Amino acid sequence: MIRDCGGMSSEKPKDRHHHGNLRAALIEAGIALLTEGGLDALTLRKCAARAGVSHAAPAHHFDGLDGLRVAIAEEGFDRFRRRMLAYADAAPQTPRDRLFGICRGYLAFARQEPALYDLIFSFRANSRMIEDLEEGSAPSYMVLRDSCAPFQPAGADPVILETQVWSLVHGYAMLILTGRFGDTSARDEEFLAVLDRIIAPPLSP
Amino acid sequence: MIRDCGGMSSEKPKDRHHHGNLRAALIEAGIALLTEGGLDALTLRKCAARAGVSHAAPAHHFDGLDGLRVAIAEEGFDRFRRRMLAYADAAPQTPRDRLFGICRGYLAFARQEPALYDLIFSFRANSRMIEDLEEGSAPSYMVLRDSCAPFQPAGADPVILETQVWSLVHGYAMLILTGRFGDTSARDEEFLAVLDRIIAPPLSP
DNA sequence: GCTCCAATTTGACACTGTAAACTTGACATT
DNA sequence: AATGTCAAGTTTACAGTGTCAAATTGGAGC
Repeated sequence: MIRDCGGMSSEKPKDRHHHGNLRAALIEAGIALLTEGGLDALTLRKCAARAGVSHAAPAHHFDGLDGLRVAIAEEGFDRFRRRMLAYADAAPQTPRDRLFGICRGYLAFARQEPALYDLIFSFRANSRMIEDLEEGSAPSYMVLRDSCAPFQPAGADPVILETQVWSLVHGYAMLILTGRFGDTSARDEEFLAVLDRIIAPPLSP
Repeated sequence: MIRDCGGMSSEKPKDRHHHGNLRAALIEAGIALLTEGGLDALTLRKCAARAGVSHAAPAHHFDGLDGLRVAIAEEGFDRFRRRMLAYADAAPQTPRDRLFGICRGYLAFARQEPALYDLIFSFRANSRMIEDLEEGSAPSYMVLRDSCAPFQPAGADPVILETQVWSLVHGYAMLILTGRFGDTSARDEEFLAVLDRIIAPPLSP
């Protein structure tokens, strides 16, 4: 039986008790399970089986199922962030185009990896997990924040505008996942047009 | 042992095989579990225990755990709808005030019953459950739709504005539940002020 | 009294997370 | 080379879960 270490280099099946990079392999297996079967399909035992180790092996790398979920969410946030940046960098570099690019990347990630998107936003306030995830999620939030910064009205609470933009896109993505409006992305641009209203400077008296 | 039927009328403990209104009692028990312990605490067996019946009893009233979740979500959507209407009716009856009232009720429900809010929006596209829930969720969506209707620009796709408002509030509620911005509701009015920009009529050329 | 029926229980099974004890290989020290 | 130590996985066991089939029960209708 060939032991797939999950890495790109083909290593020999060393021995029975040192996988080499089991932690990464388990995360990879977990993402695959997630992609194939949704949130409920993510299971410690199935992860272990897919990585070719015994069912209790993951306990030595993560703090239980919640720990595995947090670890996968860290990887998920990283992909999320990179997706947003990729879309932003592909757009002309006016602040407005950049903001729109970020939002398009946001929606693209939700559509292309819905289960992973579900996972990273499945942690609730005041849980131990969301504290553990703080470090992994902060960079993604920073990307959103930065793209809103050029439109902050002077003297206003900077959190407001940022929260408005963020809520809009987050809510749209969530509603897409519920299938409420048949998801075609055909209406995305019409929808995102409201961003121009949100970022418009305050009316001068 | 006194058998609590979950209803408001005190009925005698009839017998061991005819509960009387077990379905409603199970839903009630499920909501209690949800409130106390979040989504993961909702369990067929714990529901049965709390209703004072055997562990397999729920199977005869719901189609498995998913069926129970759908049934609870139906009740949840109903409470959700009534909460929005209560806030809307408490406001002065201009279309704008009504829209703001609906949105405040939306946020109030998410804050006051976070687990129930999580449950009703936990079903994903193309699942059997979301089809079963269609009938129960439609009235809530209709409430939102109606409150946006007065602001629809003539000739435009009516779905756009509605989706924008809805996404904004939905996203805000979701982000509140994740605890991203310490939830005080102090900033709600500042946040909701963006609604005036969204519903403003299109610029005349 | 009798049968029939629907509601509920009982018992069983597979799967899950978790914890404890055990095994194994790698490495450092001597 | 022998030894000890340690981290990585394994094995075993247990409680909780959803689900199914079969048995039980009490009431309704005759």
